[in-house]
Amino acid sequence: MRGRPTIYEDSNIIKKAQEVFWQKGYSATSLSDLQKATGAGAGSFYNTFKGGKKEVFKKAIEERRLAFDAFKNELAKSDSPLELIKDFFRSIAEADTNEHLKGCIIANTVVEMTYIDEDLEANAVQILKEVEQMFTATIKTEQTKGNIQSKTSPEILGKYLITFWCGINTLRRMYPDKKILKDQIEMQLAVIS
Amino acid sequence: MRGRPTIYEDSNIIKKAQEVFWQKGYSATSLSDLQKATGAGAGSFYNTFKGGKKEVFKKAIEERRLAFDAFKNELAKSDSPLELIKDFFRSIAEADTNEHLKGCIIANTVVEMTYIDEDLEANAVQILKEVEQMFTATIKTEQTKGNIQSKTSPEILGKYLITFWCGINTLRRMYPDKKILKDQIEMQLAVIS
DNA sequence: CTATTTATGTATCAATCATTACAAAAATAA
DNA sequence: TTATTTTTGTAATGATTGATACATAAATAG
Repeated sequence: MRGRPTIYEDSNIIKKAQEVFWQKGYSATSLSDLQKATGAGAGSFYNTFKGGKKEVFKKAIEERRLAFDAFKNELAKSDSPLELIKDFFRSIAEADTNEHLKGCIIANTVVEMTYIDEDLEANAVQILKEVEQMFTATIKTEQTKGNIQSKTSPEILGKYLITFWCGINTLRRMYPDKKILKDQIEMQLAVIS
Repeated sequence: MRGRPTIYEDSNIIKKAQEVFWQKGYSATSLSDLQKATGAGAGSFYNTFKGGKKEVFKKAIEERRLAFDAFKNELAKSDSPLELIKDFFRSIAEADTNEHLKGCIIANTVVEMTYIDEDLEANAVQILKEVEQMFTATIKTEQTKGNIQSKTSPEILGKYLITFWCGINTLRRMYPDKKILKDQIEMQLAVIS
């Protein structure tokens, strides 16, 4: 292959940019912020990502979708998928303060991008719906197996969990406190049993 | 009183500005947006609000706190305060699409302003905590009166309601749909009974 | 009337915004 | 070697940002 060698790998730029977007959101993150965080100058940046800021944001979001897909694969292999989901919620309490304050980049994006960017908004909403769908499907199966006593429909319980996910996205900023969050999570998970 | 008469009333500027902030958030709202929405030019704007954009945003938030205080007064006078709170949640489902997409300006601010403006962030968090406290106090009283069967502590149930409030702030953007939201709200309120 | 006061509208400010232009650097192919 | 290709760093772009300067308008006080 010809040409000057790349020193700023695409995946690395996205990773570094993701952290900034995650903390500051889309609008408040400037190109200057991204250049500082990634080390790449405007030349490299726009040479790599013709779509500029928005393309990098999309890729950062896409990276999160992959993490979700990985979890969904774990879930498919698991013989106690409900416990896996519950442990996923329980693990929130164990996060450090920065993670609490950052919250979920997808849920943040839904809140931020309404009336700002229809495209980014719809994409984030879609991802949350897929997570919800994963919850719903798991609950449906477990109900059939008799592993859940609740007679509430899996659709409503699935929405209950995604609502909880979005709710705790704010609660953990109000109380970035392990003990408080732990108790709260256990109480809410008890509804699915 | 001497001087040219005011044609852009403070309260009216704040009201118009609030709608823009509510839809677009703080960062994405420009002075140009505010001038278009309020009709006031830069002269009037900065003559009235020396603190500029941030001062107007603070006042817009403060206006919401007053709305909350009014509700709290209603609650104090009510002889079925728990029903009043539940009806408040139920009324969310009746809102129009624009209201769904706007969500709660306080919850939105908590999500947006983390790592952006410590001052605005802390202020919004404080308001949510006051709402939570109102939930908690009401639940405590109603539990003592025997109007709530649940033995879960009022602190946890109060946090459950504020978490629900923040969660539905996102859910209503995913599903700005009366029927879906209504079912979801009823299911979640059933926990407090 | 004149002086004073306050609000308004417009022009302008420096700073920052996202993006582009372009020459130099650094590799490979021939 | 030389030509070609790609990345990089820097300078510059025009647009927009939040905010200020200032002359004028429009009222009241004396």
